[in-house]
Amino acid sequence: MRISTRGHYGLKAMFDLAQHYGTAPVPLKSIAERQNLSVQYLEQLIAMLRKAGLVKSFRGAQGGYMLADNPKQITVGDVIRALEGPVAPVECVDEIDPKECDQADYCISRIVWEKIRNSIAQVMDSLTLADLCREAKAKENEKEREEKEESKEGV
Amino acid sequence: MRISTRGHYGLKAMFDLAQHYGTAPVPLKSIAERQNLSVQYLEQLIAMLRKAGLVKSFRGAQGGYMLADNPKQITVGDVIRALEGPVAPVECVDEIDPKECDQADYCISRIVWEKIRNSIAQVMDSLTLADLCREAKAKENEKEREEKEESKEGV
DNA sequence: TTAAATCCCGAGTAATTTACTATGATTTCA
DNA sequence: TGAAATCATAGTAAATTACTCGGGATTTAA
Repeated sequence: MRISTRGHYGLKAMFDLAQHYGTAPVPLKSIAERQNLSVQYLEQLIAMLRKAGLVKSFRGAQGGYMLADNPKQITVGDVIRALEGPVAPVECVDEIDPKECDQADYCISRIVWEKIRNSIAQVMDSLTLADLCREAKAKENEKEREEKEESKEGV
Repeated sequence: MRISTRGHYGLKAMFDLAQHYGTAPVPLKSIAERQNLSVQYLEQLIAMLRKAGLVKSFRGAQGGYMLADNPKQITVGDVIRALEGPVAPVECVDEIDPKECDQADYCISRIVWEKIRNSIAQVMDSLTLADLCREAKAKENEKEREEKEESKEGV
């Protein structure tokens, strides 16, 4: 029950792009450095995201990538699905193309997989990249406050 | 983002055992036939369930397996975890043994994986085998009613 | 006009995991 | 004793994962 590194690293990259939304194109090299990933592998992942229409690319010097849309409009679900395919804990409850199963009528485990699928989708689809940026900022502020407290107390 | 056949088939087997709870031990062969699975593969899965304390075994002729506890007391989560290990969409948010990650402080994607993990766990842990048996019965009744309607209408 | 920066594309590959099968031993009941 | 079971271990083909490698195409800046 794992997400592969594709989804894992890909989401990091998209979060990075979201934090640079509205600026010049961001080259992969800088994303790779900040997120501690290999450029060559990232190239593959971002190609998938581009084909899914989630990022725009600009070639040549000063080129790079940017989100194709406002971070508020892009959900975690969009990103994960582009990289990992449709949500489907087992193939017979695939979101897009459920595999025909001769036991579908009376298979009870199916109910379980459907519930799991729906709960995963619900989380992914209700979280946008903008939400993540907000969380990141909140975390940062908290950290700063803590540091101030510490220096006050002379720890 | 898949559950392997271990969890998939294993849950079917446990559901089968739940439907026979309170009767004589059920041999693997009969489970395999009803659920359309290979006996030899099932042997491996049920061994894991036995080691996890979820089923009891009886060797020799007239032997077989039975649930170690009332179906009301065994959750889908118990079964899946016994077969697939702890819920962990990525290793850094493993339920039991999260892998140390030097970015843990500021890694935002982590928040996403935690939410997904929790929602999966919530579904799994709130569904018992008894719930599945009840759903199976409801489905069966519904089918019977439909069939009666059909014969009335002479379709 | 050339060099540098960047994206783009396809192939290759080692390691791991999955989903089994195969074999044979042991236990128990009738 | 013999049939019906569980129990244990090993083997394995296929698929997937997580990459790396090499080179080409495009754009910009000097």
